[in-house]
Amino acid sequence: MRKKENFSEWYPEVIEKANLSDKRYPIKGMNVWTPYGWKAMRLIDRFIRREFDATGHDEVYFPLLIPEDQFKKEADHIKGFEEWVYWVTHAGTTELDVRLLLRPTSETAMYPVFALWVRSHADLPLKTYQIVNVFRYETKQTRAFMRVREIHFFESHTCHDSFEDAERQIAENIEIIGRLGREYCLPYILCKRPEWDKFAGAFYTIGIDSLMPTGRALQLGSIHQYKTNFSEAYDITYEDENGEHKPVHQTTFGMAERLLGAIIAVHGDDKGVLFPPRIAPIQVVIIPILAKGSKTEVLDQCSEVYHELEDAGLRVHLDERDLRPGNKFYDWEAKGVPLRIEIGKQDLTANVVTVVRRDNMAKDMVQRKGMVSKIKDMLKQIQRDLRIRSEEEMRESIILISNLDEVKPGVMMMGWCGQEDCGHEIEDQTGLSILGEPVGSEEFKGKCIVCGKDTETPICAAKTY
RNA sequence: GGGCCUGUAGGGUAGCUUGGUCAAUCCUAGUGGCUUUGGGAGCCAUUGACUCCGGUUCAAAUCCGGGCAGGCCCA
Repeated sequence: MRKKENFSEWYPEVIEKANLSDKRYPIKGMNVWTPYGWKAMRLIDRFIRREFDATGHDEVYFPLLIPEDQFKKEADHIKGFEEWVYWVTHAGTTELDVRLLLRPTSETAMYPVFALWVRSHADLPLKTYQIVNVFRYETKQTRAFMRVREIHFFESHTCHDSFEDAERQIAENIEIIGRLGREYCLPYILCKRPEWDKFAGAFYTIGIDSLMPTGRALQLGSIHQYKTNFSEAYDITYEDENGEHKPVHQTTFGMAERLLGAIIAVHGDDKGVLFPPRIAPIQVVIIPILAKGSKTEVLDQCSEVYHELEDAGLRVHLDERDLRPGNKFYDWEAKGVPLRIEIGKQDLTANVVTVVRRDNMAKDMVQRKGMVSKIKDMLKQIQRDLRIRSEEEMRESIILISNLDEVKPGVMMMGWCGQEDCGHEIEDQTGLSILGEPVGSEEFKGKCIVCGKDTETPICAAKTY
């Protein structure tokens, strides 16, 4: 398994070895969530729920099916999605009068209901989110967690009484992704997408892009300012203090299981997957090293250690399978468990446990007394090390260029005059996609890399997945 | 969107050019047993496959046509 040499073989291979997904389901782009993969995803979701709950969002769950007429109210939105939609046309043998579609995203499911929920300024802001499956008929090559047809999707939808309040929501979303990035050890950049690449129906779109080991960008999610584009189509209005009826301003924030795909891609190595401790389904695995004559004592000790760690709130597993220890080592390394504890006769004698870090294979003898807090510290240290290392990798791969010949793998930053023609020229000439203008970037003075006109707008561009 | 390629056990593969020697190779996983002085993958046995439909032929994994599924490259 050589990650650096051949990522496109390495990636599906480590997923299979770690048993995170079963791709044998006979529909392209629809894979089975295995118990281990689903645990990881739920841990990822848990942080999302925590963040959005803490910022005053309410979790909701809207229906999967959307009537055709309801879908077709916002023209740009339909245009953006019509090639991607799965249709339900029959009920049993009867053809439906109004066809139903599987949500490719939930704007058109939610907004007619939002129109009922929002009546006065006192109902605003309305802040909701849901974690559901959405369906998109993907024609390109699919890949577990990265490009699928049934997407495990997070989406927040908010309504506000003004553009400014919606902008505040977007600022809050940017803070949220900042905190999530730390939990997931996932570095990213935020870019305001160019006009031709914004979300169907949006006023503007901010893409959240991470970088894969191949130097290609992977979009982890996106934040959208809708202004009143949808509320006018769906008649979501409120009565202000003066009795006037106005359309609400809306935002959304979307993310998916790509987060998991990115974590696998960024942190995995030639041994397999490597989970950051905060989202590792198993944080510590205990492997008994048995020898004749000491079997019972060793197992007793393992069980004691197991319970101590579990009581301390850690996700811990005791591997009692009848296999050689080495065999188990390989297995749990492939599954990405960040810490391994080995307990054998020697450890009992010395009153220690042997602890090995998955990320750097460093081996430590940890005193049995005070073990729990030491293990916790080690997990924190791994979390920090993974985060810092990946952030450095990301930073180093962002390169400022002033000529299109200088393009390398990674994120290229350059000046752009803002003309669409020049933008397309960049994309056509280099094969890169423009990610957009970095959000909150420092002052920039330079020249458009195509036409040479002075500009204060830098843009990022990269090959993408 | 355009082009090229490929479908062989649960996963990964050899064989296909030149049809017969294929009762189909190897690795891995599975099962059963044995072993163990178990600190980095013990030993033996064993289960298990030619994508589907049609055609050519004495004979098809191998050649031809089509369906379905999948992959790669370019835009």
